[in-house]
This record gives sequence, structure tokens and C-alpha cells, in this order.
Amino acid sequence: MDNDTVALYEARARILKAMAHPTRLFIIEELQRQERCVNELTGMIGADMSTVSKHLSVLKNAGLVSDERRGASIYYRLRVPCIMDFIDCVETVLKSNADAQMDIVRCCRK
Amino acid sequence: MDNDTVALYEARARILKAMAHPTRLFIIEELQRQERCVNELTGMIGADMSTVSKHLSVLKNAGLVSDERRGASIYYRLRVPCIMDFIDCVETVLKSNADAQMDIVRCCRK
DNA sequence: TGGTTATTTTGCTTATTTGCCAAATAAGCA
DNA sequence: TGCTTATTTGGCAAATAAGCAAAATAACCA
Repeated sequence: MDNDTVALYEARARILKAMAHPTRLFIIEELQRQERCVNELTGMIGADMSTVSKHLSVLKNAGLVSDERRGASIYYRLRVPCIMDFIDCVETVLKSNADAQMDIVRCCRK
Repeated sequence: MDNDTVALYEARARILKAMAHPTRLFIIEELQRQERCVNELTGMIGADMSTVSKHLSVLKNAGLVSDERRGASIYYRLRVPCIMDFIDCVETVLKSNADAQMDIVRCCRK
């Protein structure tokens, strides 16, 4: 693989890595519903505010969310809506895994 | 967030985490094209075979690929085709980030 | 059975990620 | 300005991930 090709896969991986955390997936889904400030998200998530803020900065650095200060609060929103289609596919994988698991159970009961 | 909700986001995150590595993204894309054995993939990737094998086991544990032994070789294939739509969306994010970057450059030149 | 090829597993080291706390920064208001 | 609220940053310890090399498995063939 040449350098450019490696760079492409690294760039893609950075986006996926930014999404690959339960809290960040929650944030993505919530922001798709409506914009939220750090304080609101912290209330829903129940972690330290600094932790939530750091998750948001990970999403922001990946270009997945944008932020806008209004008064004392900073509101975040999802920048790229197609991200949600992602989640649908992930659900398909989970469903498929569950089915496969079920088959194993059925098979071994016989 | 209750336990079930946390478990759901953790399950989704596990899938994304399995994808979130440049080498594994390459493997996913290649397997979508055609099934491949470890040896073939190792040749394309240029890492230690044990490393490639480990990447494949990560993908397999996440339910993203399946394997089938034929003779001495083990062939891997992509289990869930919608994964590729994912990549399209990631490309959209990258494009969008590049555009945003371009805007900044344009703005600061003025 | 012994040798060869293909693959996985184990051990080990290094790098990255996570999350809390405390300190720093920012904005609004009395 | 001083106080309060909202958010980010830096430091640090624990957990997780990554990659190589060597040893272990597995299948094939002579």
C-alpha cells in the first residue's frame, strides 16, 4: 500500500474512532434529535462534566459536531446527518449476530 | 440512563470499535470485493501475519466477517454488506471537513 | 511419520484511551 | 469589580489496544 492509500484509511479510521464509544454514540443520537449544551448532556449521561466536554471535543475534532456559544452556554449540533444511517447498519449487525447466536443455541439443543 | 440503555450503546460501540482501525477498514473493503485468506491479505497489507490474523479475529468477534477453512487456508468474507454504506458516509464527513478547512483558508486570506 | 505451509495463540513492550479531580478560562450579572 | 454559572484544560492513574516474535495448531503431502 502506498502512502496516499494508507493516509486515506487512517483518515477514515479517525472518524470511526471518534464514534466508537458508548457515550459518544449517545451524544450523536441525542444531537441528531436537537442541539444541546454540555450541561444538558451531562445531566442525561451522569458522568463528570469534564468527561462529557472531552467527548464533545473528540467529536468536534473529527468534524462530526459543531458548536456555537450563546451566552454562557455552548450548544452542540450534529454536522453530518448521514451518521444516523450508520447506526441503522450497526443495528443490522447486532441483529444478525443475535440470530447467529440463536442458531447455535438451536443447533446444540438437538 | 438505565442499564439496558447503557448496554445498547456499549454493543453498538463494540461494532464501531472493531471497524475503527486503518488496517481493518482496508480488510473490510477488500473482503467486500472478494473473499480472501490471511496469507493474501498479509501480502497486501505488509504487516506481520500474526498481526493481520489478530485484526481478522477482532472483526470476527464483532460479527463483521465469517471464515471458512478450505484445505490449509482459511477464507474470510464480509458478513454484513451494509457496512460499505458506512464508508460512504465517512467519506462524506471527510469531504465536509475538507470543505470547512478550505473555507477557513479562504476567509483568512482576505 | 516427518516435513511443509497456513494460521492462531501467547508473551511482552509500547502507545493510546478513559475518567476523575483540580485549576483555568469565559460570560453574565449585581 | 467580585460572584456565579458554564465549559475547557492539564495532570495523573488505570484500562485497553497494537504489533512483533516465538511457540503452538492444523491440514496436507511424500
